[in-house]
Amino acid sequence: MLHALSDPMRLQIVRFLWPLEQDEEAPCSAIDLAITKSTTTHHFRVLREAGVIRQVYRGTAKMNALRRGDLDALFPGLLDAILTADAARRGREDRLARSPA
Amino acid sequence: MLHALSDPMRLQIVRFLWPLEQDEEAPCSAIDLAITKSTTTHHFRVLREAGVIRQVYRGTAKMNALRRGDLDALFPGLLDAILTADAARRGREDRLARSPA
DNA sequence: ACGTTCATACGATAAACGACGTACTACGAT
DNA sequence: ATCGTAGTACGTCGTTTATCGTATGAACGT
Repeated sequence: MLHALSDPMRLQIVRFLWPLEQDEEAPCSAIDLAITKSTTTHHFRVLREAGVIRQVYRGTAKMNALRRGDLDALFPGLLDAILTADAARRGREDRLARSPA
Repeated sequence: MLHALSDPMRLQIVRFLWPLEQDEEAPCSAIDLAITKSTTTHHFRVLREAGVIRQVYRGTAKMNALRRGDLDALFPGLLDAILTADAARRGREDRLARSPA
């Protein structure tokens, strides 16, 4: 589980899925990752097998959603802490990259 | 950082260091890990390079301590959430292993 | 029926990782 | 001076991992 979230790409996926409302879903293709489709499939599979997301076929597309409830039951506060920390970290890096005077 | 904590051995080290008071320290050898000394060194190095622990030589022994302050500043609540979740997970597994009637 | 789109499956490959053993250094005790 | 102890450095080995390309399958639109 921690391993599943310790990859930048996967964390980006989770970050993308995070603001969705309960039972709201997004197809895999909604996220623009700098990797090929097959690698994307791989990461989604890792997340699914770690219990982080659930995937359902809706006609032609495969919809994804975070398993917020289950995650908060098993790992209370974890996902929240990780995403908060990641947002802060990226904030720092952005500030660094812009090299303020 | 997440990667550093996503290994069972390293998590065990952090779990061991966790209950220590501020500025209390423990030598590497205080933890009984089911791995050789060289592998132990490797894991301690990963933790140190990830900023999770700090290591100081005290005479002949190398003392270790969690960098609680820095970690809570950079990743508020993360370590807490991880250790809580891990404790719960291990609790579940123990209960499963004992196979209650 | 045909092509398009979305996602998976199946290699292949290069890098990273965990684990080991051995050799080495630094310190303290005898 | 010698030995033991604690930890590191380095090389190796097998496994896992992230990435890719290509081929495949399922559903929709024309």
